[in-house]
Amino acid sequence: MNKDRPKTSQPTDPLATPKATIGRLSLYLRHLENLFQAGQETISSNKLGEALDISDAQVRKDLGYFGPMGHPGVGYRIAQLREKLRSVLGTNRDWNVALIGMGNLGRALFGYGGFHRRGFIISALFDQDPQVVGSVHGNLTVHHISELSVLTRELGLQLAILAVPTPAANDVATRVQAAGIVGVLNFAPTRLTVPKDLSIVSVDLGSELERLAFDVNRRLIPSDDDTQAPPLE
Amino acid sequence: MNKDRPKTSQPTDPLATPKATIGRLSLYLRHLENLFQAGQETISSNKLGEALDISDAQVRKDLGYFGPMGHPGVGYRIAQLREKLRSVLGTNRDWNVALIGMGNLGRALFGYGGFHRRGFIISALFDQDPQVVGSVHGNLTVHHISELSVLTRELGLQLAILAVPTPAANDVATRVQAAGIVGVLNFAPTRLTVPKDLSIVSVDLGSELERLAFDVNRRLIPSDDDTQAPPLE
DNA sequence: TCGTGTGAAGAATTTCACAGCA
DNA sequence: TGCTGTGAAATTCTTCACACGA
Repeated sequence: MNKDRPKTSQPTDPLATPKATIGRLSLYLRHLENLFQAGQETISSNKLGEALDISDAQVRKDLGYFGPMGHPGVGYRIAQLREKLRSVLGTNRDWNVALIGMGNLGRALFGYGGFHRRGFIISALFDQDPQVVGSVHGNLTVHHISELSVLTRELGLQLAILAVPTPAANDVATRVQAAGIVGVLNFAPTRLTVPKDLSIVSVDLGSELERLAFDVNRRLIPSDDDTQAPPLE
Repeated sequence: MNKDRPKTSQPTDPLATPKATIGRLSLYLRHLENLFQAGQETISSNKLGEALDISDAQVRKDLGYFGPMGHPGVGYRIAQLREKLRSVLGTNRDWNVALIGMGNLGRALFGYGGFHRRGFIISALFDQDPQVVGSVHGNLTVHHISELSVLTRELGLQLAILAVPTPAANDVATRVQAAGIVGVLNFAPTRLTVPKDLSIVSVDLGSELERLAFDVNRRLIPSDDDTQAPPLE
């Protein structure tokens, strides 16, 4: 699909934004928020890239996907660019988020301030376990998962954070989708195979540590073969 | 650097493994562990890819970087491939991990079983706050950060999980590096700029939610311009 | 026949380099 | 002069397609 699109040089087509770029938009925004707080007015692609370890050309390409944002000879106006990125990423408004699974990870995520700060409001808590249902965290009470549909409608829940045990993840994802939630942040180390339209982003903390271990191994052990890693105990 | 390497077709050069491949190795291993538990003996690149939503050619390319692992007409021997990937990723042995920062996130990560299961043993806890130092979690007592060097040596700590407030992250990373720890999993939403050799993997939970919001936005709002997102409320 | 390993083609992403605006 | 926007080149990653081993 997407044959030869004529080079009608639309300011740009957000639908064509490379996946790799999307991952960097958050980084740009994160840094811009800092600069904005600090009262700085403009920044060049060069400086912005320097702070994030990204080339200046890359920064310009990335930002260019959303129309001409920069001002030649000046750089990017921070307030304006921040607004644009917030709108692109959807953080210019609040999202109502369901947190599902109140085990260790779930409770921690509830306490983690980073979500709220970026416009993701945890508005309802759910768990499968009758022992846990009814317990109170902050100003919220844990509901049983069977109430998901009703509360999704009532509270206008749009996203869900899945912090449930791996074997339950797929089932819960299906319920979530059926309830009308449109996106899921999944912490279970398994691939979710869900009926239809549901945006999924998965975070596997174990995998991240493995990536780190791989990196360390490669850096510290310049062995060039398939031998075991040295003891190192 | 790395000019034109002659095509001496070494079985493969682990140093040349594409970054993208590395991210998939954990996925392969994760699925192989399941199959291994289930007692399955072999699997084809086709089946393995199907389970993970990766093309069969991609699977073969990825696995090929570590020498010929497959058996034509048979597939990959699960036990053998699992062993190889564990060795490549460094999970064929245990790692001693320091958990630094015992706030909400830190406490949760401590309770999260996924690390231990994959060979990452949390062996020491640290915090900056004197109020927190001395408190006990499981069979571990929280130490003050100033004891990092000593304990790193004593306990053979190799990796650290950073769950500290953003403003402290860089300072802590520097201490970690000075103590002799070689890799860090960073949860603070900031880029760590550390003196020298230290492997860093960062996870920004807020960014992941932003990625999700972007995805939902794009899927649900086929608007083609820079207009505000609709209310949707 | 089934299924790997792998050059070669193709697609995606990044870097280069420079015209042009403020 | 400073700095963006952007084609074109370079690089990296993925898919294709097929020879060959079990």
